[in-house]
Amino acid sequence: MLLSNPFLESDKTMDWVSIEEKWRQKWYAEKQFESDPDTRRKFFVTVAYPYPNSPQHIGHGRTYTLADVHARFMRMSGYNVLFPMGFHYTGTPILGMSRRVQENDMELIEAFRTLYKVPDEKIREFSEPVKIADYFHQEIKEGMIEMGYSIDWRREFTTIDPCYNKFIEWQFKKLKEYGLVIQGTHPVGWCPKDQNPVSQHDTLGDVEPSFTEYTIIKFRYDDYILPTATLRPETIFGVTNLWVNPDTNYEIAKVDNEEWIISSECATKLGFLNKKVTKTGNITGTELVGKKVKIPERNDKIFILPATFVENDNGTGLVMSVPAHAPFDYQALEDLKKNTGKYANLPSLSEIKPLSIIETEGYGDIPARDMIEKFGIDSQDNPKLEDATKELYAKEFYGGKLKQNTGKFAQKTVTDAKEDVKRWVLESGNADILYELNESPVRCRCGAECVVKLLDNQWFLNYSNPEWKEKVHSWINEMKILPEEIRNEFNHVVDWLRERACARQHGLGTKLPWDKNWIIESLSDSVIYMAYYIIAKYVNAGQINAEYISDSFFDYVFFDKGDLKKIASDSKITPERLESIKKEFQYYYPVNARHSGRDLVPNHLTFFIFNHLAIFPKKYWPEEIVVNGSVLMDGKKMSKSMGNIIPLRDAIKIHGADAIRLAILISAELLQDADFNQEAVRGIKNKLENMLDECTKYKTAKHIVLTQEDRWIQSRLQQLISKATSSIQKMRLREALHHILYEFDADLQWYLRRVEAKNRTDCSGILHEIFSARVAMMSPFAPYMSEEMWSRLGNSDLVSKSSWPIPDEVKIDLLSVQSETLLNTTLNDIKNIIKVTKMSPKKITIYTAAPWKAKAYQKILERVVGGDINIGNLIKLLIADKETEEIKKDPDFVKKTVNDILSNPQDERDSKNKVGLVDEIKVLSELESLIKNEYSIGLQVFSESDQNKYDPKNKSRTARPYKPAILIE
RNA sequence: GCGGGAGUUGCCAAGCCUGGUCAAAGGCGCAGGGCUUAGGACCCUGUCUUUUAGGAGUUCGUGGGUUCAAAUCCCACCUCCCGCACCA
Repeated sequence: MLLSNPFLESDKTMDWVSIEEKWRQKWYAEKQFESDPDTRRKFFVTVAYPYPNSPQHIGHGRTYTLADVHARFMRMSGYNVLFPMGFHYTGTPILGMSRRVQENDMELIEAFRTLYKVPDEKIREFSEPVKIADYFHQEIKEGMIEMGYSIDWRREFTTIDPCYNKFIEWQFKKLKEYGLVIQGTHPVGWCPKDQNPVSQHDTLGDVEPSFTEYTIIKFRYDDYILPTATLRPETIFGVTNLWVNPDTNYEIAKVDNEEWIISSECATKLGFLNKKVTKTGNITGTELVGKKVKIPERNDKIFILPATFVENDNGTGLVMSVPAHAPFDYQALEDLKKNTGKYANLPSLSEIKPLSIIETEGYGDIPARDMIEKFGIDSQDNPKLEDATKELYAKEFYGGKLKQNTGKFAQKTVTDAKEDVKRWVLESGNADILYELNESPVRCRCGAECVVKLLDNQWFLNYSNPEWKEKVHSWINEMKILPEEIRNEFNHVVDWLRERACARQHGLGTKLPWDKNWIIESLSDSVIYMAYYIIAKYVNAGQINAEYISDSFFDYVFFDKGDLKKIASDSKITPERLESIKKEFQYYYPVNARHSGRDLVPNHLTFFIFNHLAIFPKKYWPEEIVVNGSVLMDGKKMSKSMGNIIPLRDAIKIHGADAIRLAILISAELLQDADFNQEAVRGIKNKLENMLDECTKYKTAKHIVLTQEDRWIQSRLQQLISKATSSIQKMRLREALHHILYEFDADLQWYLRRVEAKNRTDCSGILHEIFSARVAMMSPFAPYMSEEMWSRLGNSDLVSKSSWPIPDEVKIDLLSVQSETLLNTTLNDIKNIIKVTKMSPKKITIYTAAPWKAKAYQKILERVVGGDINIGNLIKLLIADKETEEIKKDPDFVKKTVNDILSNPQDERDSKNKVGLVDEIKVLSELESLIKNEYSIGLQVFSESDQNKYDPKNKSRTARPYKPAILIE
């Protein structure tokens, strides 16, 4: 499968892998990425640590690569950068995988063997969950090293390290102390046989045991309650009848203190939802038909009617009928009206009419009927009814409003009313809650059918706490968030976030300190761990023993609270070391930038802010979040089933890390999805190889007297540096790469063309300077190749240790820039004329504008820059001046010149105004070599005012400054 | 519905933030040429219309507006994509 992917077909031209290996060894030999506090300013950048249940693929590389570029850039800019990495062992999927290995699940084992290339002896160890995590941990780590990520590996940890457990316990005790951890009920998928919650990996066929909350509405018949389960409690106002299945034998059961009539399946389900259910009798559906029940909250009684679409295993086995808004109900009513013969005690049906209670744009009074017609449905057994229901439900849910006949809920949107009505009916005791598995039956691996169980001692993080929310909102508005659009999204998430279950009953992780039956859930133990990187370094060095660590240790390090001597002696750390741990924390915290994928905005990243704000003082709150989109493969989403997942390390082996880094970075700006394809990688490799060749050519040289084109290319280089720098600062890495890699090429080409035409051999030094800056700027992006280029340029040190180039104002020569622009545009004009006339030129003559025109140009320019573009005014002004009075002969000149000027961008106008006119005759003489080189013909340059000029066609009079007249023969 | 993104010349895609160097980068495709026994690969040239003088015309989802100047800013509208939950 993988081999057929064209991406994995190598078009090997040079040995990237060994070049990369060489530089990697140098970096590690120099301990380049190890960061300890010093006198420099620090920069702490982090990325969400990986969950090691499989090797990483190219898509995973994006966030890490972005962060690494950020880290490398800041390092070159003079910061003491800390970029650490940990591994998130916490969670349930690995547990499920290991159980499948124990059960000898060949599908999974084959995947390990062929897809992930895990050796057989390792797979055998996978029956132990931690071994899976350990294996992929190493695998991922190797990949990160190969990718050239500048990570300080001394700070590595896993979330099941004993000291990390202590840290998480400390975190949760703090949260509890602040009243942010609360207890309540929570439904879970559950295996009745194992007496355990089930996750996707515990079920046969890996079915996610997802479920939906239904509202039970209690209809009353005498002392009995006939409950119906609905997703749409707000439609209680539109109920016209109840449905029973005539063929069902219902149970009469005592549910807590009430007598319910329900299907036996429902009785079972209720038992798991903490209800006391005792069966007391039976009653058939047919017996119920024709009876009248009271609708809760409405002064009304309705009939019970028969319908075959009602299923025993769905809900309660009874259904409330809302024919105006539920296609099933509408159709069942129609069916019944057509065929009443079967049932004895059926009431008159003519009075039962759909009761419309929701208004939705684009739908009539009875939307259910609209849908029936639209889908061409003729009976309640028609499978299209499902689709019709789904569509109408979505439309009404998002776009519907309740009508006047819904009492105090009138005018509310369905979205709001749904919750409000539910709460209202619940409060009056006329409702209850039922959970229903979405894809039943879900079978546990033990074979038993799963149910939904209500756990009543579940722990939650109370993200609905209003003060907490408010605090988070205001910090989000102060934080730096890239890209800016995401800020809104964060605020939105904060608003709709509610209590979140923060512990589970199995999986790897830390136990809840006050209730050891629970394991802290993986999204909750990964919110403030960046602080732990400080401690991990000391743990790894054997300087901290988790056994002796207690809460006071963390209080001391993070809050500077407590007695140094006592805590030091309790935790068996020397006071000096404890002090330096604390100082180190104070040095590196807060997190300066957190990089992450977009999918983590609604959960991890928001929790990250929430928890930091809850636990740490303001000075330690995170400063910046950078969010990126995902990676596509040839324009398509990567997925196992498509077979288009490329393991990162395979790709590195074939293309080298740099090509992959660049391909990921160059194809999209932050928020967009990056498209990865063979074409792009090939292009990049070509580009890098060409650049590498160039770097071998140029050597440092003694300074020469700079010519105009030298000063020009140097000016352009300074502009490149400013542009690239500002792009990176905004994390617009694609833009930066475009500047560095591609846009500058046009300039370089022009320079080489000029140099070549003049047969110059003395510009190696200039080119060396240019390439050095360029390579330095490339090094955060393509660190390996940049080192190689750097060394070929004759440097003995590492480019990754060099400084980020700073634009040198002195080297910006605006006059040269103007001059070269003049040359370039004139040359283009010549080319154009030759193209249009299709002539083969023998001789070219160029005429520059007369001095009075130059004067006039400058005056006009000055006025235009000042904002005056009134032609009449300008002409008057020019005539008034003796130097420019000749304008009378050619009044059109003013208009043309104004247009010329206006069609320049603002900064070019300014710079022309600033430096004054270039000496056009002198500059244009430079064309001679270019023309000779390209057309092998001669060139003459005259001024329009030259008495002795050669001008057989009287072209010279059309000359304007920056727009010389041209004669081609 | 809410939140976010997008609509560019045959296709993919840059440009939009910061209006002018924009008939609009780059790639693919296509046409011509070179190379080759041939094909592929590679290299060069061209690729909106018109034009034997550097020009003119019409284009960037639609319709308005602002401006000397709009793919770019503002307003309205149309169409498409993603998310809307306890799942890491």
